[in-house]
Formats: sequence, C-alpha cells, structure tokens
Amino acid sequence: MGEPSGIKSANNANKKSTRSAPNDIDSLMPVIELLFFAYRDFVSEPDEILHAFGFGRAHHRVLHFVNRQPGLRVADLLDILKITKQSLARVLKQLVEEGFIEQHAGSRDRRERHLFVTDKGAKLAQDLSKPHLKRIAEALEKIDEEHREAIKYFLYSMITNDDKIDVSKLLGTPLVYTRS
Amino acid sequence: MGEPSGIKSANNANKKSTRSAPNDIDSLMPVIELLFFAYRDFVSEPDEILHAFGFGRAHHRVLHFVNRQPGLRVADLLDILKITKQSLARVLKQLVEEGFIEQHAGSRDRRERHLFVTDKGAKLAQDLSKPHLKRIAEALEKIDEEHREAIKYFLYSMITNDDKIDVSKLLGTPLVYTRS
DNA sequence: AAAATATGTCAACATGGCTGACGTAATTTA
DNA sequence: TAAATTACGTCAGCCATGTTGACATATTTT
Repeated sequence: MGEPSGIKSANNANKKSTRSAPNDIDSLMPVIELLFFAYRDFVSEPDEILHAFGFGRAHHRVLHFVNRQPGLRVADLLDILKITKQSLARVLKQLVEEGFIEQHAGSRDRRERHLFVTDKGAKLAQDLSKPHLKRIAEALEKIDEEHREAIKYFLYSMITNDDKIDVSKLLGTPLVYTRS
Repeated sequence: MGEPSGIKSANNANKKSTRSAPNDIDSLMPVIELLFFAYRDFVSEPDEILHAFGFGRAHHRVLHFVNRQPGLRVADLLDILKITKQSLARVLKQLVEEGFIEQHAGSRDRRERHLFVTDKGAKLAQDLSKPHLKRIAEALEKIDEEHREAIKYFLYSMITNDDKIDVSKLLGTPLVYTRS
C-alpha cells in the first residue's frame, strides 16, 4: 500500500490540489453512497451463482479466502471474516460435507485444521470470482496506474486501524500503513 | 462522474501508463479483497450505534436515504435498496412507529407516501454518518483532487450498468456514464 | 499433572433477506 | 362511468447468517 505519489504526506500543504474538493459533508456524502451502491451490485452476480448451489455469501467468503490462501487455519478465517466460530462452523461444515473444502490436521500442531479447496472448490471459487474480476478489470482498464494506487489506498483507508497490518500482510503487501 | 483527466478514453493507447499494473488475476484479486475489508469495517461503527436503538443496518439505509432526499417515495426507496416491499415495510414501520420517520400522502397523487425524517430521525442519521464521514475525510485528506475523482469513478464503475443512470441522478451528478 | 489452546457442537435467538397471497385506496384508461 | 392499473400495506412463513452461552475433546504448553 504505502503512499503513492499523489498522496499528500504533509498536512494539506498543497492548497491548490484541494481546490473544488473540500471535505465538507456535501462532498463526502456521495462517497458514502457510492460505497453502498458499489457493494450492493458487486456482490449481486456471485449471489446468483451461489444460490444455484444452495449457498450464500458466507460460503463465498470462506471459499474465496481458503482458495487464495491454501492451508489457512480456522482461527485465521475467524480473524478475516470477523464472525463467530459458530457462524463459520455452519457454512464451513457444508462446504466440507459437499466436497468443496478439505481439512487436514496440522503437522506441527495437530489441533489445528488447515483448510484447502478441492478441485471442485477451486472451480467454484474461480466461477465466483469471474464477475468480480470482470467488473474490476473493466473499471481499471480506463484508469492510470497512479490512480489505481489511490483507489487501493482509499479502500485500505476504510479499514479499521487495528486491522490494517493484518490486511496488508494478507494482501501480500510488505508495507505497513503509517499515518503521515 | 464523467471521465477525469487520468481516465483513459482510448483503448489502452498509452502503454506506459499501464506499466507495472497489469490486469492479471494477481493484481485484481487484492482489489476484490480490499472491497470486502473496506465494507466490513466501514459499517462496523454505525452497527454499534444502531444496536443501542434496537435497529440494524436495514434501518440505517432507510434513514440515510430519507434524510438525504426528503419526500422520497416508498417506490423510490425500493429501487435504491433493491429489496422487496415486505422487507422494507418491516423496518420502515418501526422507524415510523418510533418517531424517526414521517409519512405524508402525495398532494398530486394521494396514493404515494412521501417520507421525511423527523428531528429525532435527522439527529440519528447525523450520528450514524459521523463515523462514515470521519473515515472518508481522513482518507481523502491525503489524496489529490484528481485521484479523488478516480476513486469515485471506480466505485461508480462497480455499479451494474442498468443502474448507473439512476445512481448518478441520485448523487446529484448531472453527467451520465458513457463507455469510452 | 494442570492449564491453556484450537476446534467442534448443541441450543436458542435476532435480523433481514425472500415468496406468495390478498386488501384498499386512488388514479388512469378504455 | 366501469374496469384496469398503480402505490402501498399486510399476513404468514421460510431461509441465511449473524449473535450468545455452555460444554466437549484433543493436543500442546507450562
């Protein structure tokens, strides 16, 4: 993540760059609403696919993160999803029973359950990611690299401070967020 | 919305600007995840406030949009939220009964119910928006105007095409999205 | 041997989606 | 003007997914 070139590191030192984009309520409210609309529609296509499998968004999230990080432990998943183990257990159990995810006891610590997608699970994860990747690719295609960094930086900034480090590790970004 | 300066209007004509930001899966996946984490944490603070009132996210959405657009009709709200009237009725009823929202029959068409927040409703809407505005303001403070436009453009791009016009109208943005 | 940890499970509850069916008042249309 | 359509409300029930609390089991750490 870090701070791309266009990100101000000083405290609003550059007056000019802030022109016509004040941080008043009327400028910020549309961003709140854009986040709502973006998320509303972003999840809509996967939701339809999931429904055909008798699954829901909760299954999607589990499958996604297990697919992306093979060997993830249950505890890791709880940290990522921020739900209770009972909530997770319900959907994870279904995914395991229906052959989308496999569990293997840890070799060093055999209490741990390491999670892996099966071929079937990988296939579904890929199908679910397709509409997401398409939306994002089509949007970013028209956006310069510098701006893409700003977009990622903005989304990253929406994360609660205490969780930023965890997320940046998870995303494979070695940089730790620091306030300017 | 429109297309800010940094947005490419040609079909990837400028090779240089795309360097080190390919649209491969490994570059795009973190954006999917950032959207998840951003939303997960974005709603977390309002959720806590709502809980103290015995309300949930559904109440928040209704209150937010009615507050932002006084006189909104029930049908408008259904279009915005994309839920069924039965789902809306449940939360709207509570908000009306508890004095956060008022309904007034339309003057031209008396079948219509126009919705307005009461003072109490406006106060709660404001309290709920505070953590949102804070997160966004702090993030955007460090971001140049040009990049801010890119961020809004990106979020707008996540919206399903058929709904883009509605949203741009709602946001008070006169520009209609057009593909380049 | 005792304590802590990782995970699983049972039971019950709340929120907020959904479908389907039906009702009522007001407006529009044939 | 009678009939159709529209805007909205409501009843009933189902499903997904969040919650809390309590307890069990295996394994590792102290």
